[in-house]
Amino acid sequence: MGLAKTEIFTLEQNAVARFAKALGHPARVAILQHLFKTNQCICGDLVLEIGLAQATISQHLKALKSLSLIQGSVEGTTVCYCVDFKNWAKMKQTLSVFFDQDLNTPQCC
Amino acid sequence: MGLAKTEIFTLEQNAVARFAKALGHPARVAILQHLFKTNQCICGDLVLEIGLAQATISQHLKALKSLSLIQGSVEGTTVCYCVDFKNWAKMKQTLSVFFDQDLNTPQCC
DNA sequence: CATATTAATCGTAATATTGCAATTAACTAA
DNA sequence: TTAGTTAATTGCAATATTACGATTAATATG
Repeated sequence: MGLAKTEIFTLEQNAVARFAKALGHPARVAILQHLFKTNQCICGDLVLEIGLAQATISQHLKALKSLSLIQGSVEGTTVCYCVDFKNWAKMKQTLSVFFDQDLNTPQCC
Repeated sequence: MGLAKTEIFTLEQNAVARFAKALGHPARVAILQHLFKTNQCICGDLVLEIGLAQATISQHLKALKSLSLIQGSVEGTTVCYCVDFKNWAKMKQTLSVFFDQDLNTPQCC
């Protein structure tokens, strides 16, 4: 099917999965890392930096934007991208809560 | 293509993406959460708990096992699954390092 | 205006993912 | 041995993802 049955999972499970999926491609990880380093940059910089076609980078940017992990503001013919720290923090929080559920689980097997 | 060009990314970027991808489906998140709650369980429990077909659960278990996030030990006709805390910790560490790269980035745009 | 630049979108191809029914393999119990 | 149980695997269909060339839309510059 290729389609996840989201309706049988909790909101938390879906949220964790949605955020994790956004980080599930090295190009999107690289985009975020570059934004951390440079604070902001235009799309063309990412194309040069990462080495994928412009259309491909644009597609990855769209994926990150759709989760509001980044935001882009048009400035003339360029678009300036930067991390949306409000939602970035929300993502870290969501994943942290999930990660910390392991706390009282003893080793086994 | 459907195939990520892993060779143009750093080891860290690929590692982050690989781990994140494993958490990128709510069924796998649910499996891990159930293992945290119960410490260990057999495959059939997960099928009942989650409500996907046995073949589908088995497939998700395989994905988690391939990253060593869980391990399964055969016990008679059943297979007992539990979290592999060594690699689970490694995953948390890898993602933490990535997350903390935001530290000195000022807000912009 | 015409031209150049930038980035989004479209179209397409290749591959991956998700899901399930059916089958198989391994073991248990009668 | 035979029948039953459990979980992995196989085969298949539907959808998603990744990647890129080509085009388009928007803006800037001559």
